[in-house]
Amino acid sequence: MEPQAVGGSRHDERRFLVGRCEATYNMLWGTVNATTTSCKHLQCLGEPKECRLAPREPGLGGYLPGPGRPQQAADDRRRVRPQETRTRRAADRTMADRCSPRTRRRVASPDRPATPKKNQARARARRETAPVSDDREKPVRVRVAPSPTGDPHLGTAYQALFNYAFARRHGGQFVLRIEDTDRQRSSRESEEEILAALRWLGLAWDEGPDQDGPHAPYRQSERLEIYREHAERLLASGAAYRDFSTREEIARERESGQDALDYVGHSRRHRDLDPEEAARRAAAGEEHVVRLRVPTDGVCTMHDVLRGAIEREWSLVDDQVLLKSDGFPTYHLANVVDDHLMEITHVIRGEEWISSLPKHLLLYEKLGWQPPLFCHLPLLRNDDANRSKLSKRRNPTSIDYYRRAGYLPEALLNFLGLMGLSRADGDEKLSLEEFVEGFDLEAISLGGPVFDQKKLRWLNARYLREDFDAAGLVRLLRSWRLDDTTLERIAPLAQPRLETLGDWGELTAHLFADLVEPPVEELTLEGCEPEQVAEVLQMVAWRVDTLRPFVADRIHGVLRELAEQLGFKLRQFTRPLYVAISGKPASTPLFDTMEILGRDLTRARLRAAVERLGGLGAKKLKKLEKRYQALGGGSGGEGSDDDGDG
RNA sequence: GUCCCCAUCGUCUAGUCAGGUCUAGGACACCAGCCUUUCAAGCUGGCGACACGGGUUCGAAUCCCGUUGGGGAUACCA
Repeated sequence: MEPQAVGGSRHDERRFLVGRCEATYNMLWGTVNATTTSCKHLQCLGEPKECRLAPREPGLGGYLPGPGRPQQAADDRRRVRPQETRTRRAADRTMADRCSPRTRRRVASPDRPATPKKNQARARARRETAPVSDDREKPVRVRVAPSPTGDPHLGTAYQALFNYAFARRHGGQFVLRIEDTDRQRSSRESEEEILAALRWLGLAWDEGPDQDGPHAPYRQSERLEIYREHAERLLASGAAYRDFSTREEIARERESGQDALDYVGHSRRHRDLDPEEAARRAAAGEEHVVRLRVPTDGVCTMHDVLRGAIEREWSLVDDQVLLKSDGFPTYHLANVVDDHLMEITHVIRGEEWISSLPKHLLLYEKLGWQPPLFCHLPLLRNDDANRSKLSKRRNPTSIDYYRRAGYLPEALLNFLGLMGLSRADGDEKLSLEEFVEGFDLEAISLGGPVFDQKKLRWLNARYLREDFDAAGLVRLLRSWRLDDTTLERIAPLAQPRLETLGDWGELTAHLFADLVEPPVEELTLEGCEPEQVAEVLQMVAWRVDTLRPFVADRIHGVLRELAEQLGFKLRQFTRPLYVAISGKPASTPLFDTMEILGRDLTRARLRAAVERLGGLGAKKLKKLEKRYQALGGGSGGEGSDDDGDG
């Protein structure tokens, strides 16, 4: 278009006359903005409002749709779009056509930073806060801190991945710390499984329980003395106090539901006890906990890298227990002390921790330390109606499940990386290196992403197809589960049932499959309605879930016990299990099959069978869990559902 | 209940900070067609969203307020 002196080209006038001033502005805006501030927009036949965009004085260049901008750019784009097929590989694309129009603009105009920022929240963050940007010369140190209380959880992998990527991106260090301060629930087996799972994923840590470093030990149960000392310090300064209330007293208070308790969850009865008397009572061996003395008024302002300033009234924060009566610290004390001592610079953890941030901040303050930067990641969600946080009730959440079901670590990691951070206009298949390279902590989306199995399968399929030739695939299968050891375990189970070698395939298929499809009409238990069968299967799932080691004779023992408790003969009892596990009424021996499948696959199939039978609603499940726990068969149920990590 | 966080296709997301190029882009799923000895893969196309209501503005997915919805926390669990 040819630049023309103002008053407007005919083109412009025509638009004005039909009352489409906005459209005209749109067309003009790109060139106008640099030179104009505000003016009376006389030609407008619509409302004669103040118009900031049109040129003030006639004769200015504002009406000129300058050389090639921006209308033309838009036209170009429109023309181009149809040919820009969505499946062109990233490599075929230029930087410019790989990104969004907006980003393209950024790329084109070097005066703007090319990093897109997210969300109004982040806008607020910029405006309202000047978060702590502490000594930036310090090398980045981050950590993932799983608690070894169950299966290696996808959430742990997710946190680990983002911490890992951040550390690598900034040439920093990534620490693995085991938060085993829950004496009842923690186990060494679980810890080992978690390490193995993270190793399988390829997320190597620089320091950890198995990888000595300057801040060892990396297992909190081995640092008890450190926490005790810090608790003493807090006690001495009055930042903490001893509370001699019994659990029963607290429970009773809560039950009575006094208003004052609503906020803080317990009375602060011992808050003002004379410290010396308290110390005496403690010395005399009276059982007590140590609590943090939280201010009763004022506001705590916290900063989150993604959310900016967050405010919370101190009166709403409880006097957190720091040291339990068994002398173990709670998460809150341990994580603050360790993060400081281990020189963690950025705490990247799950959103579930936001509400305890005030306490953590207070601890840093009272200990006289500078807090790290906090970044709370959204929680992975279930694919159900209300998108609750990812739980194994609805989804397989164990990393081991995905491994045994035949997913590749690259695919799982890749997929996890897509949760919250995306390359929306590029190829979504990307390696860990590529992920790290493009990693931008501040660009994470805040909406809790649903863990979509279907998309994971698609990604996994691409890895399988694209990254292996025939020989490679064979090697992969061998290293997965078609190894001699596994086959030799299966052989004795199959042999008696084999009439020809040709039977092998069908006979053993269920030992390698992810899920099987048991016919509902075969999922029966003598004298039981389908719902009762579902209940039985659910209880077996719970029982199996905590069983370590997961071997045939242990499984046998545990199931026989459960059968007795429920008043069934083992023979009857196992019938729906066969069907649920193998998909058929007759198959390889149950307990051995379960052992070969492993805990995760076994559980997944039991759960799938429960769903096939119509499922159990939340209420029924709750009731059932009570009944189950009354059987006293060890912990289990959904209580051990989540595996938080800090 | 209370507090905190969040809000674009069914799902993952781009765009939001610095409002105009958004007729809202991509991917998964779904549907159809092509290719093909079947199926898958691949290719092409289709369906499909700015939660709602106010405000600011010439102009709002974008800024502000409110509502609604969802999540998290409310433990001597993490």
